[in-house]
Amino acid sequence: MFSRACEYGIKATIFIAMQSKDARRVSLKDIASASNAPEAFTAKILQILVKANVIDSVRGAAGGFEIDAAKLSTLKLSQIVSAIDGDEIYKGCGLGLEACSETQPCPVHYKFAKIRNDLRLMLETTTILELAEGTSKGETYLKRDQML
Amino acid sequence: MFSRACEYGIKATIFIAMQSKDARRVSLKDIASASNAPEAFTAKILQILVKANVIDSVRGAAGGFEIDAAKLSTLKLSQIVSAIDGDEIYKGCGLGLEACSETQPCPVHYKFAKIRNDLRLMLETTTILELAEGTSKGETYLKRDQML
DNA sequence: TCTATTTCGGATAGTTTTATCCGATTTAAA
DNA sequence: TTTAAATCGGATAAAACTATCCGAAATAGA
Ligand code: SF4
Ligand code: SF4
Repeated sequence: MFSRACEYGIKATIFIAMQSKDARRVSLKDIASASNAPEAFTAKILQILVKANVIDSVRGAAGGFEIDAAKLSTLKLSQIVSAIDGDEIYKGCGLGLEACSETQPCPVHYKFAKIRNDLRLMLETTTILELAEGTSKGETYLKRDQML
Repeated sequence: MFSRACEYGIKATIFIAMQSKDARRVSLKDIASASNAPEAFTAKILQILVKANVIDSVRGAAGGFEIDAAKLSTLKLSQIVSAIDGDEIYKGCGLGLEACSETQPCPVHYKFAKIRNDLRLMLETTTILELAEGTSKGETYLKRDQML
């Protein structure tokens, strides 16, 4: 559904959010380890998110990544997906016709439009903060436990 | 959402179905032209669908592709997607964790599960025949008109 | 000032996806 | 039997995606 880069980006952002809400800055190493993703690749994705103003970075010795409080309170899942995969997945369409129109819909339009809209709504209303809180509480997980 | 190969596969199958319900066999050339897809690539995808027993092929001079009546009456969109992209999209998952479990869900699980299930249901209940009929009636289109 | 730590950014490599080419095989019809 | 029209299948190329490596730049702290 999402690209691997986007999956890593979502996990990384949730982890940063978990720490940022307690005012802790985190390093690339910690992020990659917590989300079970390759370090160098994660670095590239973090750069995309920094440039998209989804997360903030601090260079140098005690540097790392964080999300400022104001941003964190409004940050939506859709912003991450948009920055990495673009909005094709939830705005573009089923058969990838050159252009979309209600007056010349493709065969799957009526079946697809509802799913796509539900997906868009979900991405645009789900906040990173609520995902981070669920994970902090131990209700959800960023990586699988070894015993399972 | 779907791979390009899958988009071509869906359009191709709908076109074959449109002709097959009037007992007309169609050639690769006609299929590629009707679905606005590259011919050689479409050929590869048609081979996948033949091997997956989604469509039938006849070699030689008056050969081409068709879908036999019995098959056409039960053919679902999910069979095409499964054959080309696999079922990851509607059975696999949001953050691509190593394994999925209700007892150790990932952060997006509760948000994502509903969408994924709606998508699965849609793909498994939508028939190629109904899509083909809509296109035959001129209600839906496989490619965009030039004037738009 | 020097050093260690860390992000930043360019180069590069491997893999998958998309796409093309062309010869082999099959078959209907001349 | 020959020819023409098709699918079939292997080889290959181009593009996108995933991944790694390493040096440059910045910065806190000794
Ligand atoms: S017609 Fe509808 S389903 Fe088809 S490509 Fe356009 S928006 Fe998507
Ligand atoms: S926990 Fe749910 S959303 Fe997450 S990967 Fe598993 S099935 Fe998908």
